[in-house]
Amino acid sequence: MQHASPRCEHNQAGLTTNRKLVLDALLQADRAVSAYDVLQLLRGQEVHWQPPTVYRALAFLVEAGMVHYIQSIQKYMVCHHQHCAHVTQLLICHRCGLVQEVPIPESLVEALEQQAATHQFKMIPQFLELQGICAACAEITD
Amino acid sequence: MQHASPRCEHNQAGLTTNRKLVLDALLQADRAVSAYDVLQLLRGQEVHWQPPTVYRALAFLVEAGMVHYIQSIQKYMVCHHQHCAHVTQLLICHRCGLVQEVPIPESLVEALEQQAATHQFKMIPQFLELQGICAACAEITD
DNA sequence: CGGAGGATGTTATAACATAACACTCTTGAT
DNA sequence: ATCAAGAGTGTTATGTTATAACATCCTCCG
Repeated sequence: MQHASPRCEHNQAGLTTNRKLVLDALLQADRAVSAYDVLQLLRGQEVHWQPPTVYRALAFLVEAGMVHYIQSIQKYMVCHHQHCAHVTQLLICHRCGLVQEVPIPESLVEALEQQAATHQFKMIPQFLELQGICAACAEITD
Repeated sequence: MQHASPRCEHNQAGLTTNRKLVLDALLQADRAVSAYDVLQLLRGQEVHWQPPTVYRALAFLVEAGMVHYIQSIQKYMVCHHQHCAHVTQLLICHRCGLVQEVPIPESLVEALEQQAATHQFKMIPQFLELQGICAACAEITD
């Protein structure tokens, strides 16, 4: 229900066979996919898993910072970046589902935190999930 | 799956009995609640509804700007404010579930939009859902 | 050896949401 | 008056996302 530490540690410790399979599936997909999408991808290959097996592997990968859980669309995606700071930004295309992970200026983060602080609210490090239209979809004018 | 127009129009047109019941339930709850919470609240009173009835009413109220759907926690909440502009902010307490709806400075919105635009991404008007700890929970030091 | 801890397998179920179809009710044009 | 169109609702079934609970296995280390 919550983001893991948004630091991308990318250490290989604890990367078991199951977890590696899930990570590979996410790398192959190269887009945000649901846990059940992962399950289907892997069942198409070799495994005979039940949902908890996928969810456990995903939980580990998210915790380890290798995978992001995108709350607003309930999908999972590999972390492609090293620049992951305190807060980063996910640009989610409302049309095609593409998710771009991009850096966010520290000044903007501070502005958000200050804004929240004026309401006595302390932000947790997180991804800023923004809905919109990506460049490719903006060109389609239908 | 998506925010409705975030303008709070608050017109009463089309506010049927069912929709009014749902709105009243949300007003009574005075916090973010799930669709099934609403269903239970109303079943406790008088109605014998199935889930689609609640979801339809909620869809109408969200579309009309009277209710917000909070994607990141999949809950619904009445709109308490008139200040709803292009983009507003929801401060979601990770501990107690309190959701504060607060205005967001236009300059910050513009900064976000410009930041997104550098990635050829066009933001859709939306609520900024920020996770954190509210004032009351921050005082609890357990 | 043996047990402690981590990982996995397995079953069942919880929680959130919608498709599809039938029925009703109002309203307005003929 | 009637009937067709559209909006709203009732109802059944199902789709989608996620986890509780418990059994088993496996490895490592004392």
